Amino acid sequence: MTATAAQIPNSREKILEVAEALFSRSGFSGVGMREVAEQAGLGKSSLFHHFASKQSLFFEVVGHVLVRIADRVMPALEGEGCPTERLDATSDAMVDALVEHPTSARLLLRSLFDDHPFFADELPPEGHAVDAALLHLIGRFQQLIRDGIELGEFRDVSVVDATQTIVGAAVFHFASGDFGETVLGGSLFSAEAVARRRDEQRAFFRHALVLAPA
Amino acid sequence: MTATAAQIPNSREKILEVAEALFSRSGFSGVGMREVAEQAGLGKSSLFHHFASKQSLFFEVVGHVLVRIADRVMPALEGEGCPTERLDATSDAMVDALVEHPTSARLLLRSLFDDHPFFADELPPEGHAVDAALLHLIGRFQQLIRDGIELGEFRDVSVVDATQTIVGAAVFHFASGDFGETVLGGSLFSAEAVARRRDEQRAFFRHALVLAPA
DNA sequence: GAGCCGACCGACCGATCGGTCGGCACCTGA
DNA sequence: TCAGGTGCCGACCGATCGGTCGGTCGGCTC
Repeated sequence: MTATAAQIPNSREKILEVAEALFSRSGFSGVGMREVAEQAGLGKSSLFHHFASKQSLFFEVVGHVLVRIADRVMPALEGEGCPTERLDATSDAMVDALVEHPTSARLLLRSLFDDHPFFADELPPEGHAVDAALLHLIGRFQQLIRDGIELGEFRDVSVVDATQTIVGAAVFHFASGDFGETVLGGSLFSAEAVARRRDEQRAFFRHALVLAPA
Repeated sequence: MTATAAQIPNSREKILEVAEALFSRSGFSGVGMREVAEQAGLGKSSLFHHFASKQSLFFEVVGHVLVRIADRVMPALEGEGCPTERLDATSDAMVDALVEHPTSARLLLRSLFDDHPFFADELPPEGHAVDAALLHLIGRFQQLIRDGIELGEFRDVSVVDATQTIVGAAVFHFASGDFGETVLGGSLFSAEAVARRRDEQRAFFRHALVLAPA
C-alpha cells in the first residue's frame, strides 16, 4: 500500500492544501519543495508529476485562495441594496472569507505586495490569470465606492485611496499573526474575536465613508 | 585602493543600506548574502566581519527602520492637543515616515506579519529589542485611542481592532508595490499621490473614529 | 623598524535548493 | 494477457545557500 487506490482523486489536492499553509507561513522563497512533499506524505519528485514547477504550484495556490475569496465577496459587491448596505455586506464577506481559511489572509497579502517573487524571465499563464481575477475584484469594489459617491451616500473621497485603505485594513488584520495576537491579547480567529472584528470593521468603514452613518 | 582610508566610517552603513533595499524587495529568505555583498561593493566574507549572521543583519535593518519611524510618529502621538488633533498628526506622521524611505513600509509590513522568519532556536537579542520598540509604539497608539474615547471625542470602538485597522491601512498602502500602482494608475510615491494620500488617510481615520469629525 | 589590529579578500565547506531521470507497482481496456 | 498510462519513488544533478578559514594589506602605536 503505497498510496494508489487508497484515495482516488487526492494527492494533488493534498499538495495544494499543505503548500497553501507553508507558503502562507514563510512565503515563496521560505518554503522548499522537500518540505511540501514531506508534509503531503509524498516523495519530492512526485510533486513535479502534478505541478510543472515550484512557481506553477505557488500560482495555483494563490489562484485557489483568490477564487475562494471572490466567491464570497463578489456576491456582496454585486448584491441588492444601496451602496451603504453593499459596503456593509462586503466588509462582512471579507471577514468571512479570510476567516474561513486562516491561511488565506497572509497568502493574499504576500501576493499583493510581493511584486511577484519571481518574474524573472516571464511569469507563467497562471500568474496572469491571478492578476486578472484580482483586478476584476478590485474594479468591482471601486465601482461600489463610485456608486456611493454619485448617489450622495458616501463622502467625496478618492476612490483609489479608499480602496487601498480598506483592502489593507481588512487583509492585514487576519494576516498579522503573532503581532496581531499580541495586540489583541488573544487569538485572531477565536469566535469572539472574529465576531467583534466583523462589527468593528463594518462600523469603521461605514463611518469613514458614509455621510449619514447612523 | 581597496576601500580602507577612502571613506572612514562607511561599509557597515553601506551594507545596512543595500540590505534594507533588498530585504524590502524580496524578504529574508529571498535575499542571499552574496547579493548583499555584491551591491555593497564588498566580498561576501566581509559581511560577516560586520554582522555575526544573516539574522543579525536582518534584525539590525529592521531596527533601523523602526527607529526612523518611531522618531517621526512618537512626537505626534505624545504631542500637545486633543486626541482628535493628535490622531490627525499621527496619521500625517505615519505617511511622512513611510514616504521618507520608500523601502520602510514593505520591510515593516514583512516584520509585522512574518512571524519572525527564523525563530528557529531562540531569536537573538536584536530581535527582542525590535519587538520591544514596536510594542512600545503600539502601546502609545492605543493610549491615544483610549484617551479619545474617555474624553468623549471618539466613538466607543474596540481599541485593539481600531489599532489593527489603522496600522494595516497605513502601512499597506506604501508597501503595496505593483498592486498599489495598478490601483492608483501611477506611482505611489509621486508628490501628488503622497499629498493626496495624506489628506485622504487623515480624513478616513478621523471620520471613522471622531464623533464630530467636522 | 616591530608588532598589532581592523578591514578585507578568495577559496572552500557541508547542506540544501529546484529539478530530472529511470524504473517500479498498479489500474484499465482491448 | 498484455500494452499503455498513471502515480509514485530513490538517486542523482548542477547551482546556490550561509558560514568559515587562512591570509593580505595598510595604518597606528611604541
